[in-house]
Amino acid sequence: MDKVELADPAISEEDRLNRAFAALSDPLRRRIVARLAQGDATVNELAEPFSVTLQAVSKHLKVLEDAGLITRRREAQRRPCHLDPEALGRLTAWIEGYRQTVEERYERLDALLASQENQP
Amino acid sequence: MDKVELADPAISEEDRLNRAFAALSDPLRRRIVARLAQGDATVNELAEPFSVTLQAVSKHLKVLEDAGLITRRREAQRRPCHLDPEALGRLTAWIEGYRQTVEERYERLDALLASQENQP
DNA sequence: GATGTATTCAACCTCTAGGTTGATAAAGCG
DNA sequence: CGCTTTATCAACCTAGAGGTTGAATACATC
Repeated sequence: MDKVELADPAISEEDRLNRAFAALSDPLRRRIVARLAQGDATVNELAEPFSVTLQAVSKHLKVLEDAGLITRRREAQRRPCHLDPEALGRLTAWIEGYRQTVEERYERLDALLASQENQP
Repeated sequence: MDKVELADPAISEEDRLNRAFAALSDPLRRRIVARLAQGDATVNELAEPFSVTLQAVSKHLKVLEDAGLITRRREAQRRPCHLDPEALGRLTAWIEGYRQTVEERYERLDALLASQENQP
């Protein structure tokens, strides 16, 4: 049987959300995400615009990777990073689910108020 | 001149994102958000399902409030919490901006590859 | 095989997040 | 007014985040 390389099943959906939201709570990591949206980049390229050490950026990338937001391939000595849009999609799905629930409650409330105006 | 009660302008958009994503990175706070999507609730009501102290929940609510995700009104001794769907919307807007950038890059790449197949 | 380049590992430091307990504040109620 | 309910404040503890420096690994090149 092959070794499973994809998404560790021992990591729950809850953990994935924990890590992904935590990953995006750091401004440097958000800037990294913004950069990666433009296209893949190596650790050095990602570190260049910032005034922190390469090691710090390397740690940030590990956080993003553990959160499932980025993947990395090997290319000689380089480890180019790739932003996974599906992971971002899962986050918006979580948020939007609740946002829409609230919006729908508002609509139902509006409808109720409107119907009561007709029969005072 | 009236005292400004709404969104402290000293808090940058960056800070707002920091706090909002950090707020959602905690599983208990996400469950609180899920509960509030169903309707407003007091601190006691929110704390009831969980095995932590009331004080802990009170702290969590402060985090959510400082992140702008919830607002609170006064009702006798109670402080009912209200989930702000617009705050959630700002988060999805941030995420979706980058997710769509990536998706569009894919589409352009697909188009390029398709056009190259026609002229080998 | 020695050297250079890209990245990570390891040890360490400091600050904060999330939890606890105990005391305090504010508003209704007998 | 004293008592109860609801919620917060204050002090404390522990684990982890995010940063640093210095050493180690992995591949490419000379």
